[in-house]
Amino acid sequence: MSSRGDDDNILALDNQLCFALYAAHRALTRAYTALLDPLGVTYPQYLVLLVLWERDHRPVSELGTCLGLDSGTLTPMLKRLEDNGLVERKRDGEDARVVRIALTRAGKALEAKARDIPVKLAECAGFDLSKPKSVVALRRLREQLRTLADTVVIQELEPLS
Amino acid sequence: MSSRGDDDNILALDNQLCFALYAAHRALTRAYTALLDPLGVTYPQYLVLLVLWERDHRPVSELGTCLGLDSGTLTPMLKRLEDNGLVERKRDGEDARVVRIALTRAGKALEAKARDIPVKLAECAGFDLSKPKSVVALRRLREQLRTLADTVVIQELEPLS
DNA sequence: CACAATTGAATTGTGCGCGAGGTAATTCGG
DNA sequence: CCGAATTACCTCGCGCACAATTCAATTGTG
Repeated sequence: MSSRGDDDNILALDNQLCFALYAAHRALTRAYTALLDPLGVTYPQYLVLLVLWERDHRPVSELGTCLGLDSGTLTPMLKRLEDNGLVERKRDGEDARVVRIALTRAGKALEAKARDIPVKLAECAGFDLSKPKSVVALRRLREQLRTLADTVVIQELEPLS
Repeated sequence: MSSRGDDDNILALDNQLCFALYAAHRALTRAYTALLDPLGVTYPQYLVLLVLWERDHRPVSELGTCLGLDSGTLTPMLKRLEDNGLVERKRDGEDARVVRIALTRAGKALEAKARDIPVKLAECAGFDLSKPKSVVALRRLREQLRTLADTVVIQELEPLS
């Protein structure tokens, strides 16, 4: 628009992409918090539970690779989940270094209560899942974000250029 | 693909969108950290500086509305920026409740060093800014994220339905 | 003017993310 | 079989985010 030059435009453009991602992430986290509060779990804890609901009794390391989190984040988080009675932490018999995370009865029961959260969230985010067009848009956005994350990570691993 | 039903698909789909956003945000933050580390600032601090570089001498409240952060986040962050000699915090003469944030000489000088960060980041994220198609894709993604964030916020403000 | 309501920051407490360092268990090379 | 390297996890410290509370300054009202 203005004649202030491309420098400012590009700067602003990039800033807005990164800030948009940052803001969108926080907005969605807040939305999840509202839905998850009644269940007594946080959004990151919910992500852990999603993994466990699919495949129970996983080592900490596997949760880490699934979620992209290290033990410095997971260990205290899993302890909080244990304190709240949702998971159990047990040393593996085969390899005593490994700590396996298992859902308790309460942890398993929570899955039913969480079942409608994704749909509510999608609605809250403005996607009408009954419209194929909306589903496609959602999928497209997800793919772009995945590509973005992967690309950035790959670039980081090659600091040569 | 499988016949496990739409419940699982929808659940997984939504999970993947939100998780994709979560993962992309962390990936981009890591990328910024790598670029900002030499300048001695964090990504949220960089966002504050971006605002100040555009409009110096702003009240804390204005930084808050620009970035969507409250004083609980900003106050300690601004103190760290002050400790690092990049900004000054001064009570407003007109209204003693207001604390205005001003760039120091060092804070202003940092703008030059930060000037090429957005372009580097865009490259790192896989966007070739010399290609109009890539610029359009970047703008589109940004708009989608902005819409997403805005929509979620609006939904939160109307918990009636 | 007095006083209630509002506003702008600061403070407190919780929970991530993540880098760095430490420890115990396991594996590997000789 | 023994010592070195590796692995899996834990611990610690820092810096956000954010809700909730507090406090001082200002504004509005009778």
